[in-house]
Amino acid sequence: MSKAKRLNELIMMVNRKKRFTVGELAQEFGVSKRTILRDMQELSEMGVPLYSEPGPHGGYQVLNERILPPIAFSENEAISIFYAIHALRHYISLPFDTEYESIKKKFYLTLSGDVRDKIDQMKDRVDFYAITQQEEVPFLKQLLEAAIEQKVINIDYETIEKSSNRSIQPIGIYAKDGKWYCPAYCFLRNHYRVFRCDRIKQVKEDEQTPPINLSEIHLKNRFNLIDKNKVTYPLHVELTDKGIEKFKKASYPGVFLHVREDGSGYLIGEISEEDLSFFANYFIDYGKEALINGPIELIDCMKEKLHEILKLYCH
Amino acid sequence: MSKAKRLNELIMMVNRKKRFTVGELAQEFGVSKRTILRDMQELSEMGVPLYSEPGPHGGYQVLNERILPPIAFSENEAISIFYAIHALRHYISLPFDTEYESIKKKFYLTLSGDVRDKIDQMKDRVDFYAITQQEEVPFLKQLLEAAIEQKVINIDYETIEKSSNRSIQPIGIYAKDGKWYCPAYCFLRNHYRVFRCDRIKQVKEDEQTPPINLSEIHLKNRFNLIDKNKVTYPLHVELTDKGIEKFKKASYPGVFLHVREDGSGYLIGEISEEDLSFFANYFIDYGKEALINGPIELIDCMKEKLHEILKLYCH
DNA sequence: ACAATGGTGACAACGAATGTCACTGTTTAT
DNA sequence: ATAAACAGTGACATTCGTTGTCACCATTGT
Repeated sequence: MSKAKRLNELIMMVNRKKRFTVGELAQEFGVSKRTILRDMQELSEMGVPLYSEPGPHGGYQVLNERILPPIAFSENEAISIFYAIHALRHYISLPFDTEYESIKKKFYLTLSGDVRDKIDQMKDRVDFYAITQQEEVPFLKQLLEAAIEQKVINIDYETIEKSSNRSIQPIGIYAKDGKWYCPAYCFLRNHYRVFRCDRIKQVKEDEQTPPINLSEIHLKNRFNLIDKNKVTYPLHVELTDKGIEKFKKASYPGVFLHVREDGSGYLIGEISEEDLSFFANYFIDYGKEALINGPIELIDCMKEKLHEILKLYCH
Repeated sequence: MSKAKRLNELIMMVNRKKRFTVGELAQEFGVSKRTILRDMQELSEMGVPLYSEPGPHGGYQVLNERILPPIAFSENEAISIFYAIHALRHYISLPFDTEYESIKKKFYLTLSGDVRDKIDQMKDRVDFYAITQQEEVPFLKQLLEAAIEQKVINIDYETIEKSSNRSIQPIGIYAKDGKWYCPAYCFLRNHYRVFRCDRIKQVKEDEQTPPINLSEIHLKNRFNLIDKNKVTYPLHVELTDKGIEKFKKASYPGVFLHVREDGSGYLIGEISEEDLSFFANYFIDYGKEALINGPIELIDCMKEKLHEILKLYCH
């Protein structure tokens, strides 16, 4: 095995083991201890954060920030990655440590001049409009960590009306419409709730409350659970062809679209009592493109809203 | 200079030059031609797409798909990139060639077992909700290319009502609300227009129409230009505190928010005649949180829409 | 035909990588 | 205190990979 290959495999081996002795590696790779020692020195110079201690129970250790064996990309791949990162620039806060700018620089530096030009030109020619985030959200990383490790955390939560302190067990985090949200099990209400991350003002570990088993629940299937024990109404809405297109832009869990052959269609689904107001606003936006057949509660809610607005302009 | 270093520099040199002879490189690197020849063979094996021809005016060439010198990332960086790519998965169509899946695999393979687990767990715990794209958009790449190289292209454009054929010169492309759009100068209307990319059914190069000079116009500053020569109305809308928060989620060019000390605020701006209908719908959605003071045309448009909907439910 | 280019094989010379060995130094268990 | 387990260094011979030289072939354009 060539030296270069051995070094690459050493990086991986070392990352996997985290703790090892020179003798071990020498045997595994079939080389002398002296060689491994020399390799360790090279890895250190390459940036792998190695640490060693003599004595029995001593040996080598890798510290947190591991370095991966180098990966070769094609130019197209580099451009694609560059733009994937570029597309995230509207997010001020992300749940990762890394400065994306530094990654972009890494790519930028290895690209040849003409490709840099290409990227520079593309910069102002492609965009992914997302809603721009207004403020920094400080606890994303902790929330994500708690979701992954299924820990219970204690948060200070501040809405416009009031502040509260509660223990929650996060299911995950997601970004939508320029805001980060955190669905979680709330030990104060003993139910699932969605929290707005920017309203979380402090995060502490809660070691007293034992976590409940949510390992099978994640962002994709959480709706099945949350919707239990709620009053729901059967929804039936007729849509024109334009209405269908509008619906396709934003779908909702529990609401399903059926398209007829003539181009029209209808929505069937279940909506909960607390969502009535939301759906009323939502279908007002459709104008003539949607006709609600039921529930009557939704129609009433909508009429009320319409009259309310009209009153504003008819003095 | 060590062999490894020379190979890396060769990759870059070769990408920069695109065309070169063995003798040239031998001189530049101060090694024999034989060595360079052996290096070229190695580069080929590494995946650099080299092509050579004997004879005068012959020499080496690099083909399109260039390979970059390997880059070493830290584990955190790899995770961050992995998720930047993951965040784009809602887009079925992207203007890049590369299969993002294959890049993800590249990273995934170099990561050690425990980090893979971490990523697997994160997969269902972080999400960037964007509106899911419904259909494939076939011409994104051509449109972007035309925007970068400022070429005039001829398109078949199909709206719901009618089909047309026209020549346009794209300014760029952007994704918004799950659709791709292409602002461009339209030679049929002799003005700037925004086209929906999924309605573009064919793209051909138009070599007869000479391109106009749009090099200084791109996605960020195009509004200055497009709004010229249009009938506009001065907009004035009062907002409650909730209204302000709603507006922050989506801002519009030409509409500016002012916040008062007491928490209320107002919008000032210019809106064009053709956008009246859009803004009417938009402010209906605000309900009581917005009060339009002007223009009167917008209020009328809004009233009309409201009555229209109410009529649907009052038989 | 000749010059300019890539391409191959053989071999000697050089230099990098490796193994061996002798030695140093630290920590821990007995 | 001693021994065992570990890292670490320097010197040297050995091995293996890299390089340069040279001879020679193949292709192409002038």
